[in-house]
Formats: sequence, C-alpha cells, structure tokens
Amino acid sequence: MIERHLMKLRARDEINDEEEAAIRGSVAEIRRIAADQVVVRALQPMDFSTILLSGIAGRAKDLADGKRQITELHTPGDYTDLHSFTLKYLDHDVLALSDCEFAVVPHEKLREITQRLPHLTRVYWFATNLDAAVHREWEVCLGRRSAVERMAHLFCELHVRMGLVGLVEDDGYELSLTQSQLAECLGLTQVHVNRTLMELRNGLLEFSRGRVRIRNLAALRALAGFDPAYLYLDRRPR
Amino acid sequence: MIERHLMKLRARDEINDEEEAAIRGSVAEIRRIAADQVVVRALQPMDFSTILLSGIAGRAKDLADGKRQITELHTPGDYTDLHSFTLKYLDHDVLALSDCEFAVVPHEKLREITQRLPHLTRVYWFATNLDAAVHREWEVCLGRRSAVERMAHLFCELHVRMGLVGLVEDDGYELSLTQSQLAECLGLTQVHVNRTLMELRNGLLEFSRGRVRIRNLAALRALAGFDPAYLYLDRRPR
DNA sequence: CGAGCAGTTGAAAGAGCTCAAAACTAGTGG
DNA sequence: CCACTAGTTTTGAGCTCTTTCAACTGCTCG
Repeated sequence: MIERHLMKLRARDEINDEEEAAIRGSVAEIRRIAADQVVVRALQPMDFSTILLSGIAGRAKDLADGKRQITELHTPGDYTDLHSFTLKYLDHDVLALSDCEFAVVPHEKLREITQRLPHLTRVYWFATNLDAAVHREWEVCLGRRSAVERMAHLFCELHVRMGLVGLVEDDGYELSLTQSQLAECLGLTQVHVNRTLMELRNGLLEFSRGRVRIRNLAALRALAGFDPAYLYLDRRPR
Repeated sequence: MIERHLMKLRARDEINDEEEAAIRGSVAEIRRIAADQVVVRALQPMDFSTILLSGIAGRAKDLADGKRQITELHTPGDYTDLHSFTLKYLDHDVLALSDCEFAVVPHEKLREITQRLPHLTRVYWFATNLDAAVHREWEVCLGRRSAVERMAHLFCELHVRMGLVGLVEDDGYELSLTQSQLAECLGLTQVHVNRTLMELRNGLLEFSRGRVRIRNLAALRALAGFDPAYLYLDRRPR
C-alpha cells in the first residue's frame, strides 16, 4: 500500500533503490482509523509522522466559536503531517474524513534520512512545499473565488491528485465527504454547499453515494479557472 | 543586515558558528527593489532564492479577471522564496510592497548546505513549514472570520513577526501598505477595508503614514481570536 | 498649480448566511 | 420484511455583510 506514496514521489522525481528501501524501512506500523476520528491532535508533541494509505483525510483548524476550516484534503499516498518532523507539534488537527489506513513513521527514521540521504531529504522537503502551494491556492479560492468557482476548483484539484495515484476511473473518483465537510473545506455553510452543488450538477458533474463523476472536465476547469501548475506535475531533479 | 535573518532562525533553534558562516557565505549579492516591483515572477525557472532584508514583501497570485490575492506577507529577515529551491519555479509572484532590499542566495549554495549540514537543512525546512502554517492560518481567516476579525488578526500577526526581528517599538511598527494592498491580503474590497479600518480605529489601533500603532493589544487579540501558537515561537532542536 | 494616487463617503444590489422544517437514506432491530 | 431512528440532504424565506459603482476630498510631488 505504500506504493501510492512512491507513485506520488516518482511523479515528481526519481527515487532510487536505496531511497525506496529507506522509505519502506521507515514505516513502523500500520494504523486503521474510523471516519470522523482525530488522527493527530493540534499542539500535541509529535515524534512520528503518518502517510495516508487509503481513505480521505484533512487538516482542520477550529475556532473558539465552534466554526472549523479544513485547510487541505489528503489523498492516498500523501504524508499528512510530514511537517511535524521539524515543527515538533502541529497547529492543526489531522482528521480521518472517511475510514482510513495510515503508515506510521517515527521521526528518528526521518532524522536518519536527513543525515544519510540528502536527495531524499530534498524530495521530502519538496513534498511539504507542495502542501504549502496547495494552501496558497486554497487561499485564492477562499479570498477571491465565488462559491461555484471554489467548489469546481476543489473537484478539479482532487481529480488531478487522485489521478496521480491511479484512483480515477472514467473521470470519476471516490470521495465520501458529507456536504458539511465540503462546507468546512470551502468556507461556506452546509446549506449553501447544497445549493451550489445543484448548480454543478447541471451537466458538469455527479456527486452522490461517496463518488464524484466529472461529466465535462473542460467546462469544469474553465468555470473554476483551474490551472494545475501549482501542483508541480513535472518530473525533475529536486 | 543578514542579522535579522539569523535573529529569526535563532528564535526557533540554535545556530552554531559553522552554520552561521555557511549562511553568510551563501549570499551572493544584495539587490534593491522599488515598491510595486515584481521580485520573482511566477512560473519562471529559478536558480536562486532571496532573503528580505528591509521593507515589506508579499506572495501574490493573480486570477484571469484581474483579481489578486496576497497569500503571505514577509517581514525583514524572511526568506521569501526558499521553497523555490525544491520547487524549481514558483506558483506565485513575489512582490516588493514597499521599497525593499534583498539578499540573493544561489540554489547551488543551498544544495551544498543540504549535502554538508543536515541540521541547518532541517532548520531551513522548518522555515518553509512555518510559511505553510501561516498560509493555513490565513485560510482560516479567509474562510471563517469576518472582515474586522481578519484585519485585526493580520495586525496581530505582524506585531509578533516584526517584534521577533526588533522592529516593534512602543507597540508600533512600520507598515507602508495601501488600503488596496491590505484588501488583497484580506480577501476584501478596498472600500470595505476602509470602513473596517475605521472600526478598528475606535480605540484599538492607529494606522496612518505607513505606520501601525496598537493601542489595546489585549482587546485586538481577543477580537481577532489570535493565538500565536501557529508561529512556533519556541526555541528547540529541529 | 495641477495631476494623480490614496482615502473617504453614500446608496443600492447581491452573494451567501441563518433559522427552521421537510424529505430522504441507510442501518437496526423486532 | 417492515417500522424506527439518526444522520444527511433538500427546500423556503428573510436578513446581513460585503460588494459595486460613483463621486468627492485631500495629499504629494513635479
């Protein structure tokens, strides 16, 4: 199952055998987490990071008045909290949004990688920089795009990211999120997500029973103003 | 002038003499850029990164229809685009928002650091993860906070970040941004920024002639719901 | 002194929110 | 196989925050 993680890394750079061995050897444990459970709690001292193997996870920040913003979604193969290796604690929760499996990687293994494998270190550094790029794009969505545009953009992003790890079939992919969870991603209310979804269901996509199916990708991308450059889809030495 | 950069790093970890020497040795050139100039253009292949020495800079993403979102502000001492070292190009512009000075660091110097100095590598990795944490907090602001809260939050964040590099005096700091630039940070229109500023000027702060002066920090933080945990202000081994 | 940018003000419109209730859906147990 | 429940989705109506558009003021610099 760690294959998806390797797939994602290899979409952006070469990973040699020694590095692959180090990655495989870094996993200490596989953990299964049920939907809606907290995987990592904000502010807790961390000595391990986790790779999402299956399911959908997210980074969420809570406000005092109960409002919550999800700042990024994770697809299988993603490190959800590689940044805790240098940060030592997280400023956000990691949530399992559906039933999930995670690989647990102790920080000491990562430290060893930074001592011994400079190139793999840069590849992992790249991976966290990619997360930041996604955060930036979401800032643009939240700050400047309308509700429909934002939602269309999210579905476009996930289409690319799921595709990278072989989880897109016939322009459809699994996404078992409730409309409330979607609202937490998009900075909208659940009610407005419902109405916005209906707009998109007018020929652009289907969304039901935990699955998205894009009916007109070109139109959806045009509506969203989606440009995948921020996902750094080119393979080159890091 | 690179001192501010060292100050900022040393607020989060120890930097030894060898590392300091490497940092100082990495600077190839000092560049002066006038307000409103583009320092680094999105999508351009990069072989250097830049440290902001003085002035205010920002990361901006443009939309097709001319709207623009600034995704982070930079205070003196910040690497504005350390992430281009692994990303190879940026998904956003870097703008000089006021007159600025930058130190230019060739990527080959950074590469050398990753080969030779694992700890400093982790410290720089940390620095980019800190940027991501700021992006996340801005996502929360843009997605879930009202206009006043957002604006108050920004002034609180800058108060802390300017303070870290010795640029706060009497709870005031230099910030020569126009209301339009502020609007681009906050996901608001210039007109609404104007009205929102007036609210804050009711006893909480002053903002004029390129300077912010916070009159009631506790009240401003309470209004913003500001918690500096996301700025990782503790010093510990990375 | 005039040009041009930044800031201020007003009025009307609109996107998205709130509150509240109804209609589904799926899983549970009798 | 059919009620029953709990969670999710859908619908309606009124309201609010923020935007839009447009004009006016005031400062700064050549």
